[in-house]
Amino acid sequence: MQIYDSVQKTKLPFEPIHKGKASIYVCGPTVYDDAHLGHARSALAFDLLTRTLKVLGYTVTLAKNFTDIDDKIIKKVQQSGKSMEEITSFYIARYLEEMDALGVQRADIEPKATESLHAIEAMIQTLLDKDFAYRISNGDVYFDTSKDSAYGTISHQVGQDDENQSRVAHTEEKRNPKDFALWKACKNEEEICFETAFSAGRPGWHIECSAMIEKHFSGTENYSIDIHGGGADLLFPHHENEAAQSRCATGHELAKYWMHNGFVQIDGEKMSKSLGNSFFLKDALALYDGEVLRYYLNSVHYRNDFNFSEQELQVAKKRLDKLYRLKKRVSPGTPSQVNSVFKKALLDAMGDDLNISIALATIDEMVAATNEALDSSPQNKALKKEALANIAFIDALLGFGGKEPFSYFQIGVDEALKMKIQTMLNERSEAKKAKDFARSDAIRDELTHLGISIMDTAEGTLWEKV
RNA sequence: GGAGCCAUCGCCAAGCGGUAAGGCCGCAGCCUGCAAAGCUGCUAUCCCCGGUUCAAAUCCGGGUGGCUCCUCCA
Repeated sequence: MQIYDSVQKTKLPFEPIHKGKASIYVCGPTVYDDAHLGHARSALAFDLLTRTLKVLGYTVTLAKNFTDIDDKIIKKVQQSGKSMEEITSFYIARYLEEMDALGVQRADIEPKATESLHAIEAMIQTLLDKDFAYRISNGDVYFDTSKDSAYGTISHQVGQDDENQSRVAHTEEKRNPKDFALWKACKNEEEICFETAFSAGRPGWHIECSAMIEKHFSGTENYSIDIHGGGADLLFPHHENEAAQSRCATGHELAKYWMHNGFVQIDGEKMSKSLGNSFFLKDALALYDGEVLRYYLNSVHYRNDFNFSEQELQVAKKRLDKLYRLKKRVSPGTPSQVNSVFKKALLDAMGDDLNISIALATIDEMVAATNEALDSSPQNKALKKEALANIAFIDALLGFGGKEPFSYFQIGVDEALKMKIQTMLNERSEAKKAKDFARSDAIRDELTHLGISIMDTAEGTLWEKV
């Protein structure tokens, strides 16, 4: 397995700190609002990573956090009159539901900031004791970036702050412009406040990830975990700061490999709430099947930016349809062995920093080759069984193609319509038998208007929802 | 102002020094009562200008264009 490490900016062979195991921590969402397609893409990218590692034989432990203490959540509490818990539990449940619809496997550990306060407090205390952090007059605790000689080595954004150009707001008592809050003391009007030895308040943004990782992973003398992942926007300052805290608190590096996914863009611009161009996952799922969205959002390499377009989504659906048509053609049956050449090609592709384009091309070629072979020997049972095994393998590795193929093409068609379609098909078949082609074609046109496309085969007429 | 990423067929997209994968669209065929589906065949020298090399889309230098980070952000 080769992984592109964003710190070293090169592909590296994956050599886990514990043989045969992979520990992964991915930055999850701040739960104050619905997830958008960008959250989906990140979740999907790391889902591909964990699935690939699992198929390659690694025992994977994946942690993905929920940030449930945050300024934006507090703001929402104040505006809505609801409790923080009500708000965060609502969005966490919604997030998980939507990710399920996309076929994202659940993380093994889903830590929350509110459940990690002891670990957070302990780490801040350690940093204070070791003199890597300082407390200012209002009770805030800051990390002193000047004490960490390795600060900047993660994001390579060491650059000495040009006072005039930096967009970072300078707090009077901060010793260095890049110092960041580990702990924010509560100013009286705030509702949430946790007692600690240094002050009553709440954690800064970066500390929770570091603390959770220490809490849940054993690590080694060199690293806490194997892979740390997240969106490209988190590289600086979030991951730089996480790395600094952990390094100074534990005496070793946080992660051996750092992976960052590219953005989902709309019209060539990053999708973000501040730009107001967000496409919420719930809206997308109302329009498109989760599996199609999954295929689409994963169809471009995770490190590239992804420009969302409905036309391309339709192209993705067509490609997925072809796989399911093959599955329909070889069903029902019991899968035999995955074709070894096919299996190797897929694993080689995904093992190369998740080269999904090669993987999808490999699948397209397998589908075409199988269809061709089936054209010349339609009754070849062994071929069909192998195809079923191949498709099951695709499902395990990439997370699509797992549905029953006839139902895949009937998503969104209710029972009444199914009955009607069957009646029309029966009538058409009678008309065809009687060589009344005008009538049979008229029925086909009617079905087309209903959004149903039909195909005559040796086994009878099949239909699909377009 | 600082730090990066990217630029390949009409569209999406691989390629990581050895002579351009795959998908969509289009065209021509096979199949079909006609279609649909499926299959076959056809369609690019890689933003521009220099350089390195026997050999470059791939490396180096300079342009041009787009995006991102330095503020919450997947």
